[in-house]
Amino acid sequence: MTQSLAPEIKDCSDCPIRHRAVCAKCETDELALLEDIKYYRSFSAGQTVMWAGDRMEFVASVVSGVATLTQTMEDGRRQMVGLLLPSDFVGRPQRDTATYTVTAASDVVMCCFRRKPFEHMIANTPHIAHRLLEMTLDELDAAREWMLVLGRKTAREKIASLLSIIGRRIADLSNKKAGQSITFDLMLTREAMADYLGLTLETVSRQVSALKKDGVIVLEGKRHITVPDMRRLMEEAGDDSDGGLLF
Amino acid sequence: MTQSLAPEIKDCSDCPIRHRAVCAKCETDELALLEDIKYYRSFSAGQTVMWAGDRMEFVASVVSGVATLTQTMEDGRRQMVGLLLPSDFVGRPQRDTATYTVTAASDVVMCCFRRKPFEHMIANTPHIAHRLLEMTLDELDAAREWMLVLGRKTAREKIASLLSIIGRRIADLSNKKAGQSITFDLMLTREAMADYLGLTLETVSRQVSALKKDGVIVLEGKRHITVPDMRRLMEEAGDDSDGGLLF
DNA sequence: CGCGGTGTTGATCGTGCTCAACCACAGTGG
DNA sequence: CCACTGTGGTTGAGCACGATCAACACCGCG
Repeated sequence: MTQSLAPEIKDCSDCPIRHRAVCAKCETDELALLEDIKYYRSFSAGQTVMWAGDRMEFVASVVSGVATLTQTMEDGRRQMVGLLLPSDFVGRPQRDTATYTVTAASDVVMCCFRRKPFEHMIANTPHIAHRLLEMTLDELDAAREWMLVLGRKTAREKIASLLSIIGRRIADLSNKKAGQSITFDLMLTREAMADYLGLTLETVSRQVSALKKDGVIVLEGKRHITVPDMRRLMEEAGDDSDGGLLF
Repeated sequence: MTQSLAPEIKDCSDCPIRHRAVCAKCETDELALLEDIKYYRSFSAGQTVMWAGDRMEFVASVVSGVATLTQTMEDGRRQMVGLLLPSDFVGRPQRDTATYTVTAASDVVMCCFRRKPFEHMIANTPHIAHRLLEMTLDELDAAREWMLVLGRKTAREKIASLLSIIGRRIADLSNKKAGQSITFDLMLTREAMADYLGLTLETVSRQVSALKKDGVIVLEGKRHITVPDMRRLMEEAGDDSDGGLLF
């Protein structure tokens, strides 16, 4: 498990995820305590951050980049069970071996906390415990949303769902919650998308092409995607919840 | 939303789920506070406890029976996203409309807490907040486990997975963690099983029959199931994690 | 240049869906 | 008492969606 120190050590006060991560609700004195047990680590694209079954020495926040949680069966079938974007939390307090394999999908920087001291802080710092509960409940909702995608949607709807979810998260990370058109770089390979969606990579490729042909998305290169009309994409995803707050 | 009072009001001290529910870690004085905001409600099989989008007046613990969380698309496709057994928690604090529809799969008794006071207690009672975090993390793990089932397993493996999960939970609710054979009543219709597994009810019926024909399970009637060899069932489920602690 | 990683496209196959008939069983009312 | 009805479950025949197997395109890199 090769690793390297982050190129530039950052201070909490100018941390890009300061207001969305586990530490979001912390006061300055609580942040000071966190600073003592934290350290940054970078991982390059493709690198495994942690293997399922490994002893878990730290928990962490994703500072930049994208990481994935995956589960693998003996015969090699793989299912992604989590997509970790900046501010997301990695690892489970109170457990000392990792349940899932964590992989860097792009170059990733993580803000790691030594596990034992962090667990101690959870017990003594309600601001952290509450924020973690909030984030875990959000992840549970996301996982349940994903169960509908995996269990009941067609291949085309699955692709549209993935693009719509990523598009939405990217959009409100960059506070671009304006209505219409959104552009972003998909930071997943076709294979990773397939693992996320319970499809084969061939099917992913075909359906992405189909959505492009039908004008639902515009591709430049393989990964750079523009969604001209988010509403249209969400219809394709089967999420006709027009009542949705964003878009 | 018809309702009836539970036939016999119980006291926390002789509550069957006392040691596993949200209140598991509470001291006697904290329990006393909970008693003030709690009330029991019963629901009969098939009854809807709460509709997605409804205002959520309470959160609750399942005391007895089985309830389900489901999500439905406009065209009627349905996916179960949670199976709630005794001691499981229902509802999300800090949110005032329900995200999922909750249905009683069998006759159910719930211990309900008025939402506002309960939220207040979470903020002031670390024992409750921590237990809730723990339970939410467990549910998240279960949801992720289920994502593998939905995304990558065959119909036969899906059925075997469901039976093995229910079998395991029933077994350790009743402290029957003995090795070999397990018997239980499946409290789900074929349709509910299909909704859980992302299958059609016809496929469920066929695969259950197949598992019976192959001697993996023994059926008496439609719902009463005996698993002669749990290990065998788990192999069929593709969960060859022989290292499993139970069985 | 060849090579590996990533992605596209085509042909064929098979699992699980669809549509449909039928069965078992429990109420219910004439 | 038995016909009638509704609910839950089983079984069969045919089909379609996505998997599988395979060939090839593209691109950066040694």
